[in-house]
Amino acid sequence: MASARTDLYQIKEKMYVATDCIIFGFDSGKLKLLLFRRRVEPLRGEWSLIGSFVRLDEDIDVAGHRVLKEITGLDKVFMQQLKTYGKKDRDPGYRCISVAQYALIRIEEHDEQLVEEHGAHWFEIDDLPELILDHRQMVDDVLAQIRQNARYRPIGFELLPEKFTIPQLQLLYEAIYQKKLDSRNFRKKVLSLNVLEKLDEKDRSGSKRGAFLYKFNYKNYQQLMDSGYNFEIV
Amino acid sequence: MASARTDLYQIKEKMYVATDCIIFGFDSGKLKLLLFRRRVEPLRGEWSLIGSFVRLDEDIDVAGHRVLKEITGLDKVFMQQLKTYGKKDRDPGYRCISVAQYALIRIEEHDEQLVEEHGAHWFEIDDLPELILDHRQMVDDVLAQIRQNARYRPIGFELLPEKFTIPQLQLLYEAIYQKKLDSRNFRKKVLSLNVLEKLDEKDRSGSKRGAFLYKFNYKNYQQLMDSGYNFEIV
DNA sequence: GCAAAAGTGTTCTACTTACACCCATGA
DNA sequence: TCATGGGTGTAAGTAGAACACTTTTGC
Repeated sequence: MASARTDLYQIKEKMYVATDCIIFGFDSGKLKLLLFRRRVEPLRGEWSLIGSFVRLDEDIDVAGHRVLKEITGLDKVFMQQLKTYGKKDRDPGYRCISVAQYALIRIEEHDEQLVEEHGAHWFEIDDLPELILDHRQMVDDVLAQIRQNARYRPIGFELLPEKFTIPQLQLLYEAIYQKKLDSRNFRKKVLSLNVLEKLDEKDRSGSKRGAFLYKFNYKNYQQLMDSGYNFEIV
Repeated sequence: MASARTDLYQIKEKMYVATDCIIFGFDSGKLKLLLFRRRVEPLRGEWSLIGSFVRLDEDIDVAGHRVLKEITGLDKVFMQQLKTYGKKDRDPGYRCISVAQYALIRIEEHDEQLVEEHGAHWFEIDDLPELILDHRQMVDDVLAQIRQNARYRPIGFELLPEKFTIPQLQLLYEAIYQKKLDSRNFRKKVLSLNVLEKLDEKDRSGSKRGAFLYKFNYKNYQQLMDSGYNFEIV
């Protein structure tokens, strides 16, 4: 008995491990994803998430950051593991599992030229092209997870510039949840959390009157979380 | 430029992919984990989660179910992916990533003899031995995730017998959240969700008077979820 | 008759929701 | 002066939290 089991456990077979990055940006009131045309066979030329094989001497999350840096020029972005896709026949040809990770970037900070060089484009989330393999599934899964998480974690702030206005923040949440929010209630709610710092500057790009800029206060947020508070925005 | 990137992307190196199963049970009012003494070198004899290499012709989730079946004799258990652990040096000797999955089983249904044969034991979650590698991290992560998820998904029911009483359900939630709940409020809340079906039988194992048994109604639960309701128990 | 767990309702509070008008500014 | 988006307060409704006693039954 035990030896049968031990045998089974000892079947060691190696496989390829890839990571696919689901890169989010927020621009002109729209939530967007960065996709590119695959450069290698098979399926060359098809739209795809941006991925890479994970190297033997590389942590998986490091691989994700490497990909991100190569494509966007950005370091130190917010990135989180979504899920690992490991159906045996998900990739035609050879066995390859993929650890999907998602990144939230400040779209105005990325290197547009680099993105172009790689044949990558931003797509609005409700207008995506067909994607290869199980990438569409990954996108559906990440949207579900973000909608779930954004309620309780302030991940939205990662997508905005360092300084942002309340109307911008509201637009972002509206884009994530795909519904209109009441501006009075929204403002009341986010301000009551005490994680926003009002600045003396205004942003006048959205209106003549201008809206006050705010910064996210990570320290207060950490305190709020440590206190066990059930942060909920939407 | 582009060719440099293409080169980098094409570095294909294979690695071992394992899965570790975090197996939960609920017994005598305590939340428990199934651990076993590792049978292979290195670290033979140390306490460990139960895992296996994923085979080339096997889906990752199938590998998890295989492990579970081998150890507990159970099929068709609730199992969900937690996270993939992929630090390059997490496993001494060779590069091996691990996809952690957690399972919730009805402890009274498992095959005790099989468990014993494999040198496995149930431990209360607040009294775990030292674990190998990053398994302690996995356990901490899974507890955080379960506490998060159990608020909105009825995963608790997977740990109870098919027929259970409200006091049993409450004990389970108290074990998950490690705090006392008010029985009047708890009962009111779970019954108001309309996902429990009251049976005509009583369970008298817990008291002389006996408590009515209930069944979980998956259909109503599905409806509740589809309606977008924000299920929250604790 | 008593010990031990099951079962039940009400009040208070806090949060969410709904809702409409004035303000500041540039053109 | 007017068009545009920014900013504000209040009242009603709803859900959560706090709280203590009665019921059933085996021993």
